[in-house]
Amino acid sequence: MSKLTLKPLSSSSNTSTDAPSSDSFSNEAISQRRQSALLEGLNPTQREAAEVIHGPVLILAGAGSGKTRVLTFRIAYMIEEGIAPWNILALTFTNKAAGEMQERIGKLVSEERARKIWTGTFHSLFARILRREADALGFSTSFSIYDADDSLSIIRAVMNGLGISQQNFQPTGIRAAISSAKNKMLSWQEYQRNAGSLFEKQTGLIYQEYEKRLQKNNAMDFDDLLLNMIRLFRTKPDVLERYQEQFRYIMIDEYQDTNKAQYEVVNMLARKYRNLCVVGDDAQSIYRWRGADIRNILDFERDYTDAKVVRLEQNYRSTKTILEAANSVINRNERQIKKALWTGNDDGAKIQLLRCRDDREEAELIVKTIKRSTKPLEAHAVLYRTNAQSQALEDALRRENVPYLIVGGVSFYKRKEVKDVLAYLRVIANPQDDENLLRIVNEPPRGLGKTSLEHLQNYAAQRNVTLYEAFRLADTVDVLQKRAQTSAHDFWSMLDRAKAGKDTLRPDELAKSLMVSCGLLKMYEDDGSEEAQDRWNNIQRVLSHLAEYCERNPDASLEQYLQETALISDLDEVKAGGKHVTLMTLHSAKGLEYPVVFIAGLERGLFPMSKSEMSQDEMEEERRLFYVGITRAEEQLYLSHAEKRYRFGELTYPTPSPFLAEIGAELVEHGSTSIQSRFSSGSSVNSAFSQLSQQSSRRVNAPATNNMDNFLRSAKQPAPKEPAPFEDLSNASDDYSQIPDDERKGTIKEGSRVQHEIFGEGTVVRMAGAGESAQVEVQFPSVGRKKLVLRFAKLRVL
DNA sequence: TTTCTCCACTTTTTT
DNA sequence: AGTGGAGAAA
Repeated sequence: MSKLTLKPLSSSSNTSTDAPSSDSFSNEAISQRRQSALLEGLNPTQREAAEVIHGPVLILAGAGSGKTRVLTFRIAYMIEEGIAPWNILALTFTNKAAGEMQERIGKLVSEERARKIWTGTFHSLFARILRREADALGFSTSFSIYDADDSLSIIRAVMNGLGISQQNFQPTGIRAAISSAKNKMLSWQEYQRNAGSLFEKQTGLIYQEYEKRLQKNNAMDFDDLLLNMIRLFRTKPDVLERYQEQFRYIMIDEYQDTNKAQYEVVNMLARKYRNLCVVGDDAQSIYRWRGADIRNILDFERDYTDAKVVRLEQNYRSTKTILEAANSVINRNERQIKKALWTGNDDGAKIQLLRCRDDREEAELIVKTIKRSTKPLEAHAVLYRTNAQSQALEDALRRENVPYLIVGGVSFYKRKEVKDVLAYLRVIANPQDDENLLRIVNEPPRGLGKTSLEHLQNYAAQRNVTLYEAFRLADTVDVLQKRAQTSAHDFWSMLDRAKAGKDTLRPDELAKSLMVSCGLLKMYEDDGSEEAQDRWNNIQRVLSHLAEYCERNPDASLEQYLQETALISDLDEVKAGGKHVTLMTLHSAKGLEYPVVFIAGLERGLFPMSKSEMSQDEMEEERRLFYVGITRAEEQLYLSHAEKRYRFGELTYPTPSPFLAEIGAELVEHGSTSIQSRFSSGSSVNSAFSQLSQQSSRRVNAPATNNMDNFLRSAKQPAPKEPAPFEDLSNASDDYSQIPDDERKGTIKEGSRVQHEIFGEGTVVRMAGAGESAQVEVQFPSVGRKKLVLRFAKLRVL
């Protein structure tokens, strides 16, 4: 929420210079007066951006400059002006942003009218349109949408078919190459023509086969949702014209993160009426890696020479301190549109630097700080570079009983059992979908192994029928064993019975009965393990989610539900007003703001994330990401880094992020870390900070020359290349102080006899990992072999 | 043919 | 550290 407040309406008559002087009560005058009232709360520049609703407009909106506010007021203003809501198209970056915008507009005009505006992401909106126009493209309306995982498994299958080794060419790399080609609107033919290296040649072949596969499955991947729109508009001018008429006013948020294909569609749609308004900030472009083309925003003025350009440079969100830090960071980037972002807000508190011994302490410190905070829980957000970092934070929050919400991350929809349920439903909706059919054949196991499936696939290929059809005719496939024939046919008739109910049953009823008849629920029931229980629960969650959906949308079809779930990233979308801390990646934080923000893991290699070599461009993108993170904060910003961190299950000793040195030392002070309290000398925090931020390559064994060196040195852990297993067990964390000395001192190795509190005596069979995550496998006579985390197991060496 | 075990890969970020 | 795939054993 912007902190900008609306002035009271009553003041409108004497303060607004644009107020109509007429006393007439004609419709026009009334509506004009209401408009000025509507736009009253905007500053002159914002107002300009909102008022110019005809012709091309480029809004360069700095972070926190009230961009969303301008957009919502602009649309509300349009509606007040008499523009039909259904002629307005507003494309946002996430579904959530779209929903919020619609809600806010609803409060300004009426909910009823706001609902008629076309809002959504490029992908969700285009999926809707393509569903309607599928025929024209040779798809059926029930086409499936494949996510990145689905794509990957097809690519694997295709590579197997072509005999391309997955060792030499990583499927994920191929997928990225294909996706990037699609984002540049290169067909497989064009790609093959341009292919130079062996990798590109192979990718070209896979691309071709991949496309064939999707077509055959009546499926589109995420990129196709854009590409097929372009194809549709290019081949059917009448369809294009229909949508040009439909979307006479187009607005695009986060324009800096659009790619070439999106740019193309937008230009096609806007060509006729030219009422195109794009909003963006080149400094916040953080999706170049997935094809976003910064040129789209840089070239807008060239493409639309008559474009009105508005710069929003006043920041209403953050304190002077935070904004200054953000500016000093982003100014290190060479490639950017120079902007002068300023704020009238107070200086505010200094930025706190939290220096921690390890990731666990980092998490604890953050949680403690949140608990001490006078602000409500929901005022806090913790941001990090990689999803993996949420684990430690989550643990700490749970230990301290602090409610939290993780945005994104390991999405509910990515869970195996959830994907299985959706796969069943997709096959019912789209029987051509071989991919999803194969996914569910042996879930639960139906005695149809690799060989049987190969026979069926061959049969389908020879007769040029779908795999689904091959299952139906399984009895006539002589190469199949009798048992496999029956099994395959039974499987088919089970699915077909469900399919027959598609038009009579409500989608949720259909799903429920299908889950019973397919045996998936029973499989997890019979298993009885805790994990199976979880999975069973998750299936129930999907079913009740679907039931809820049907309640809300009584006329919705199964296809509609599947389409929406394919494009939603998380079932537990951020619910506004929840009483919880929010955790998310820096990428998902884009567009959000919080009074208190933590950015965790400011370490070289993690943030900025670096692979072997990093180009200037990549570095600048990381820096923009840091800029985005800083500017999420309204009042207080905490930056933290740890000196030990587990990555890939291994202990690493990272140095502080070079980004820290890019913030003026006078803006920062040390938060109370355990390190500081232990070594609190009279040292100046600022010099400590600047020393630290030089990410000194100083060796640990360098001679201490002064107090400062002492300070830095004693806080550092020795950084052996390969920490000996279990070696630092005794000093890894204060928690060990709870364990009596005699219990942890003894050296555990393979073959050791150990005593466990519950399991009794046993023999160590195997050991793995180091430090806190060290594990032992112990053979107990009573309960058999157990894998234990050494840290928790409280083993006594005998 | 299935199931188990081990191995390799993953983690950058997302519609 | 966890997951998914490939290969070997039952």
